[in-house]
Amino acid sequence: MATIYDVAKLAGVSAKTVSRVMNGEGPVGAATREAVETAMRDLGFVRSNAARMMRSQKSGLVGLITGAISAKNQSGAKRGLPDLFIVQGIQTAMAEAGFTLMIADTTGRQDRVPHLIDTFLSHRVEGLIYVAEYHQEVSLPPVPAHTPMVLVNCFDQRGTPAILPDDRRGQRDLVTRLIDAGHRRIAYLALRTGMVAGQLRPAGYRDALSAAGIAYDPALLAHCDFDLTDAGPQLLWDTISQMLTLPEPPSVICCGNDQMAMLVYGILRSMGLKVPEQISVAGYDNYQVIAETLYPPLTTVDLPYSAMGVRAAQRLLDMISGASRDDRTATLVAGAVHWRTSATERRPLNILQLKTVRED
Amino acid sequence: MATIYDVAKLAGVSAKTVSRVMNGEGPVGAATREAVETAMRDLGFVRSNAARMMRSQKSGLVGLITGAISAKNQSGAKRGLPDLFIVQGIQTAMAEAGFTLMIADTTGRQDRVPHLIDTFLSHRVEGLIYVAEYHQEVSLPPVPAHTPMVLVNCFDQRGTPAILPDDRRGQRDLVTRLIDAGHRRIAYLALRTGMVAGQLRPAGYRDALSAAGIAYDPALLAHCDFDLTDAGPQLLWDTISQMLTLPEPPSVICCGNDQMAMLVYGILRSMGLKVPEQISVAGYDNYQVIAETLYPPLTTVDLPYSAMGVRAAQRLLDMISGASRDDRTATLVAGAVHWRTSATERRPLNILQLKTVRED
DNA sequence: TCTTGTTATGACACCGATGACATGACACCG
DNA sequence: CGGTGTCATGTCATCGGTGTCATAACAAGA
Repeated sequence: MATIYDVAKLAGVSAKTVSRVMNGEGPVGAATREAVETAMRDLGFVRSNAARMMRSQKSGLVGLITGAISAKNQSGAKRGLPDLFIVQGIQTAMAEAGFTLMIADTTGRQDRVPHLIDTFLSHRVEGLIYVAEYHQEVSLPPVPAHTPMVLVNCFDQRGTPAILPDDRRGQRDLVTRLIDAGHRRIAYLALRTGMVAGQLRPAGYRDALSAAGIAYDPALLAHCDFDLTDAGPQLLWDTISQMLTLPEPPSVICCGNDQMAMLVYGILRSMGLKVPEQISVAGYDNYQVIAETLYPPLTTVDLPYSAMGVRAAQRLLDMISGASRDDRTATLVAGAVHWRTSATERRPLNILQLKTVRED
Repeated sequence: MATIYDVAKLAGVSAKTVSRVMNGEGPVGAATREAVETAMRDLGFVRSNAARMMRSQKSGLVGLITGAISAKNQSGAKRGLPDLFIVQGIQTAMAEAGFTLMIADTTGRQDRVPHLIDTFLSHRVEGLIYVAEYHQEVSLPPVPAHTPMVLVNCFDQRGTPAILPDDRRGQRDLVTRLIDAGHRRIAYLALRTGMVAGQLRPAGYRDALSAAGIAYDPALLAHCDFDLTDAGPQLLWDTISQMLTLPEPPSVICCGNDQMAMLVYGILRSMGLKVPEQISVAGYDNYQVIAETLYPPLTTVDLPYSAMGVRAAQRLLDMISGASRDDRTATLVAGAVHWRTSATERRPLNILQLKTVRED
């Protein structure tokens, strides 16, 4: 591969002048510039980043570590990859800033993280980003103090800068919207409590209820391990059928996420209930493949992964440029409610009707 | 950041000896090795890949270009990201081989590809991989002849080595399986003909029919632009209802992909038909979030993205090592049929029953 | 005892760019 | 006309490893 010396010789100038042309630095005569550019083109010259980097100490690289790509191999296998929208957001913002992204995947093995970090450091990345596949707490090996790092979709005890989805606010907004639409008996099938979202979203649900002066009824809140391979659907079925036989059954079922909502659609229909005529359903995540393709389309809340990615990139770039070296805070990113036809605008169903339906 | 000279000084040896210890090359005394390793640890030394690379001309990097990550912003927005399993497969195989992956996304703009290739070349990647978001023909700018390149999920006119899903065979296997299960009237709602999969899969469908001696009935094959934002569902509804009113209606509907199948579930149920008791449904892709979460779980065919990724990586590695420089062939990767409960084992429905249902 | 071979280590140039500094040619100013 | 500033370009050292070759110490074989 051609070097600047080859170019210099062909153009009849010194290597330094070639360097100047490449970087548009210092004054260069028009004729000289022309000659150099022609020579570069003729030789198919591509600058060696390695050499440039050695001298300038700037790699233009950012390292991204994630378990997101390989996560499907983990337990709870049935995942899609919407979390990769985070990666997309980061990639887009970094490309704009002129950085190149190196991506490594843990292949599901957390113990590989130190090795991945070392690999990145050996490439002299200017910053690191760690992306988790779902909102969670993590514990990462320490990185050199002068290497900026941002966590996305996760947080740690050391207070490493983090970008997180505002699950509590999102669920509150959705439930508030449902209340505005006339719903009063709102059921919530939450994710299991072990998950951060399984804690924050129910909290947002209760926030909304209490803001509207609606009493919280524990009978309408359940945590469901819906993604167990076999037991999941049955568990959901039982929970739902229990709620529907309450003296005052819900007019809408909020689900822990869109995937659960998809299952709930099938279950409700098997029970002979029409969505949304007889009962409304709402999800969480705005996982488009599901939310927009379900029939009827699903009312849900954005899990703003792409925006989180962009934020993460911006924050890391700030840290790299030295603008905010030691800000130890977490950034919450809220997502908007997407109102679709799976939820009715007014309370659709009185109790007697429901009972009739269930007595079939 | 510490250099080998710092390590050498601290350990009381020469830089070259440090280099030897790092690379496990040449004979080094046990005591010396010990001293060097201690010094490296004490200094938190991380080798600079840039420097190593300059001398050795080996970057250990592979560049991956894809439109897959950003594809959701394109027309037909409602996509998931299962194509990223290709990236996962590549990443896994490359990591095993000791290569680091640099990933760049076209951000939906094909005209950025040359620039991305240049960036990669400036990092002296040892090979390039281009991943398309769905099976298609592409036309890429030329790369230097000595840089190996592999296409995944796409092919070009120049005969660049490609890894492709065997759509024809997959569909044939699925339909054959349906025939074995007793189905004779098999409808096929194909993707639009503009897509490669919209051509190959129907061909596989017809292969299976003719192999079984079943006459091909054009009334049972339709191409559907199901992912049009609004018109899509209506189009599907009309097509399905037309097929169901045929003198001999289908006992199973094969869909162009799983996402279409999800829509079809909703439509059939709105028509008052039970899946699979009254009509069977099959998909394509084995898009797990959909196929396993739908109720009942969807019979479908694997789109073997992960395996294709692994294959692509292996093939590129072969080319890099010089094992197969000028093999210009495409590799087809077939996926297995996943039989789930959305399809019955025996023909479930006689024509009269169906007519009754439709007369409601 | 003198080769010859093996092991352990060092000296030094070099990979390809760029930073610091130098130089030569003009132009402009007083 | 000498001094000063600007433009255009070149020289050379340097970044941090590694390839090549040299060297020293010592053991084994002739």
